[in-house]
Amino acid sequence: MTRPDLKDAVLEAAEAIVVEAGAGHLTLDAVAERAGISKGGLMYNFRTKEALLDAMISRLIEQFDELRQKVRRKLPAGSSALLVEIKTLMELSESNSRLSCAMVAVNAFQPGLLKRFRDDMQNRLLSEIAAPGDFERATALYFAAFGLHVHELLNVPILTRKQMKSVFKELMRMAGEGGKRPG
Amino acid sequence: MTRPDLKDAVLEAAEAIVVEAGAGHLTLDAVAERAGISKGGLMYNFRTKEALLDAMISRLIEQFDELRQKVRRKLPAGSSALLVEIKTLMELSESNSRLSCAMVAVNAFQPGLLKRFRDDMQNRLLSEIAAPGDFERATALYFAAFGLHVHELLNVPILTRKQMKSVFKELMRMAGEGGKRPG
DNA sequence: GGGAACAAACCGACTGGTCGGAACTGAAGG
DNA sequence: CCTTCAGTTCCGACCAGTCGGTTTGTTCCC
Repeated sequence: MTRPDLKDAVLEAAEAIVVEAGAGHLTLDAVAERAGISKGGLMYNFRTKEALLDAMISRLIEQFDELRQKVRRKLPAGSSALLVEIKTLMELSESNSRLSCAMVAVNAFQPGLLKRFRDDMQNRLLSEIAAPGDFERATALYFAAFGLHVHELLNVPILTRKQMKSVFKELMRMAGEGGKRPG
Repeated sequence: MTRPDLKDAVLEAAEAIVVEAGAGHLTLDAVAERAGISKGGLMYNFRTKEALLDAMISRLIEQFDELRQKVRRKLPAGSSALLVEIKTLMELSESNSRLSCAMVAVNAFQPGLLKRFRDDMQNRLLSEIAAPGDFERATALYFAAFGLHVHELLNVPILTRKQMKSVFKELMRMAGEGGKRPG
């Protein structure tokens, strides 16, 4: 068997390159060097660049799911899916995770591979987060959290960590008011 | 002088490539072919790839500014900067403009070049949009519009055009309530 | 004829990917 | 216990093609 950590180490190396140099510089040679293995070793574990990109999205989806479940357990039972999603994005932003850069890397080289991720996102939004009677408001708040999270991918954030946190908290407050509409 | 339209044609070609194939496939050869000129001609107008990327951001900033001014004139006098910004992002999303893909292209190859764009964005947010007493709420709404707009850059939108429009309108409604806080 | 505007061939570095083999493992067989 | 052998994991040289960029025309206009 492959060293179990090796694939993860490779994926982390790939993420580091994207964050530090930009997705355009994500090359197999660079990944191999950064991960401390040879090109042959890299190609053995990921037969093509597409396979590497695909693994990056899988990692993104999986880790995101794990984090969401952890958040769900921490919040009071019965919390809305919207609240869970906002807090998950907040925690992801606060941890110095480079996870989300997989999105921009894959989008740069094989946009089609993002389909899985998109479908996942769309499905959750439409079937869990945006309640029929409150579609616009919930979707707006969801995208606010999304926008806050991804704007960091444009290297060097516009907001400080402190500001981001307080905006996220305001979002959660607004999400808490859901459903209490006049009428 | 260079044909005045040529530079614009080249920039549009670059945007088209980014949208259709991903930023990773934005190469000088591809741009030249798509723009219908030779590589020599391209290099005459943009001495390096960095110069091309830089021009893409300039174009983004300029056109964005123009649109914002047009929106400002259309809205009732005294409309908040937040409202103007949201509507500008909405119109940009509705026009089938590929403008914003400059952001992801530059981020892929020369992230440092995004500084100008970021500073611009940060400055406007902090000095015009987010009023001191309403920082969190205004910032949240701003990022909601931003998130809605950029999520399309991840190819194939999660929302339909119609859904996007109604969410944008809800955002504008929420922005209109600014300042009317209890107390 | 001389510069502006572009074309086209060309260059070395780098790209994704292949290939033969080295180093190690564990099971089989004597 | 030693040998053999197949399988796994990884190495590094190599290949053909592509990359950003340079050089050398060519055309057109003053």
